[in-house]
Amino acid sequence: MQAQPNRKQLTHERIVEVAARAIRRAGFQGVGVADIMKEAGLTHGGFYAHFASRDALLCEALEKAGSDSAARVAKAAAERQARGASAFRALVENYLSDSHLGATESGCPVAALVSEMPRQSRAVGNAAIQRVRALIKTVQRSLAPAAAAGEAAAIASQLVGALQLARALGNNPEGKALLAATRRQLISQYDRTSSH
Amino acid sequence: MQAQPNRKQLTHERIVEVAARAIRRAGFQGVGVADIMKEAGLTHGGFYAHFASRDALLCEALEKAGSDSAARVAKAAAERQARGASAFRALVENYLSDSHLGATESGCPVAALVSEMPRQSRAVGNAAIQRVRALIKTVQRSLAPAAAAGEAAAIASQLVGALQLARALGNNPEGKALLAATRRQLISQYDRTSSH
DNA sequence: TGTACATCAGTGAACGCGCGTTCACTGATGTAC
DNA sequence: TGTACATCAGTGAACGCGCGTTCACTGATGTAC
Repeated sequence: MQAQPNRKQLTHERIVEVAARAIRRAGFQGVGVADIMKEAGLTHGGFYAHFASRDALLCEALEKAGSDSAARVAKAAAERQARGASAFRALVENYLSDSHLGATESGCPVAALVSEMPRQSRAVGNAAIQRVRALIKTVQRSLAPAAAAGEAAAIASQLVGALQLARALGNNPEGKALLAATRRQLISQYDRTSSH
Repeated sequence: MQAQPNRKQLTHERIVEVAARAIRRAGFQGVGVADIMKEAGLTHGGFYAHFASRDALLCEALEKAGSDSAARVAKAAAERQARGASAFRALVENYLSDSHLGATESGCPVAALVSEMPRQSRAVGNAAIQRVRALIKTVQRSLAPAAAAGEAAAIASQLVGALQLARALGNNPEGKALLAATRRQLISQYDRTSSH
C-alpha cells in the first residue's frame, strides 16, 4: 500500500538532504534549484512535483539542517560527557571546536546563515526563528537548572558569534585562536566542574 | 586644477555610500549594480567608469560601512561616557541597543554580513577580515588595559552574535529580551564601575 | 570677451548567461482480469 | 502466468526575466587663443 509513496518520498528526502548541505555551504541565495537537483542525481524539471516553490524547499532544508546538526552536537557532547566533562563544557568544546570551524556544510545552520535570516521570506524566516529558539533551548539544557533566565540566550549568542567571526577570519591560526579564547572564557565563567 | 577630478570623485563617493547601505540591508548578493546606480541617481552604464567590477565596489562599500559605523559607535559611546558610564558599559549599551537592532542598514556591517563573509571572493573576504579585526580592536580599547589577551575577541563574538540572533527573532519583545539579557550578562561580568 | 575645440562623466541599447518556473511527454512500475 | 491498461516519477525543452558587463554615443564642462 505504501510502495509508490515510498519511492517519491525517498527522492524527496534526498533533495532536502542535498539542499540542507547546500544552503549552509553557499547561503540561501547561493544555491539554485537546478544545482540541487543535479547534485541529487535528477533533472531540474521534476522539482515542482516535490515542492511548491524554491522557498518551500528552503524551509524544509533549514529544518533538516537544524535537526541533523542538533543530533550531531548531542552525540558528540554525549561522548565528551562520557569522558567526564560537564554537559556545559561538552557543549562548548564541541560547538567551538576546530572541526566545527571547518565543517560549515554539516554544522550548525544558525551559525552558517544567521545574518541572512532577516532577509528571507516570511516562511523561511519563521523556520529560522524555530532554529534559533532550538539552539537556545539546547544551551539551556546544558546549564544548571538554577541558571538565570536569559543566560542561555546570552551564551548562545557568544557561541554563534565566535564561530562566525572565526570563519570570517579563516580556518587558520587567527580563527582558531578566537575560538580557543572564547572557549576558555565561557568555561572559566560557567563551568563549575574540574577539568577532566 | 582639481575641478574635474572632484566631480567624478563626488559621484564615486555617492555610489559607495549607497552601496554601503545596500549591502547591509540586502546582503552582498541581494544588491545589483543597476539598483545601486539607480538609487544614486545614475544609469547603470556608467558604473564601470568608477569600478573595475561589482566586486571592487563591494570592497569599497564594506570599508565605508565599517568606518561609518565605527564613527557612529564612537560618537554614541562618547555621549554615554559623558553621562558617567565606563567606556565598556557605553560600548555594550550602544552596540546592543534597541535602536541598533532596528538599524541594520546604518549599523555594524559585521553583524549585518558575517555569515556571508566566508563565501565572498578573496578581495571582499580580505576587506571583511579587516572589519572583524577593527571591531575586536574597538572592544579591546574599551577594556581595562590589564584584560587578558583574547578577552576582546570573546566579547566581540557575543556582541555580534546577540545582535544577529535578536534580528533573526525579530524587532519585537523576543528579540529585545535577548539583547537585554546579553547586555545584563556582559555588564555584570566585566563592568567594575557602579551604574550611572 | 568670444569662438572653436578637446575632454570626459554619464547615457542607453545590447550581449551572453543563468535563474525560477511550466508543461507536454516518456518510460518504468504496479494493477486488473 | 500472461497480456492490456492506468498511474505517476522523472525528463528536457522552453518561457520570461534580471543579472554583470561592454560600448558607441551624447552633451556638458573646461581650455586655447
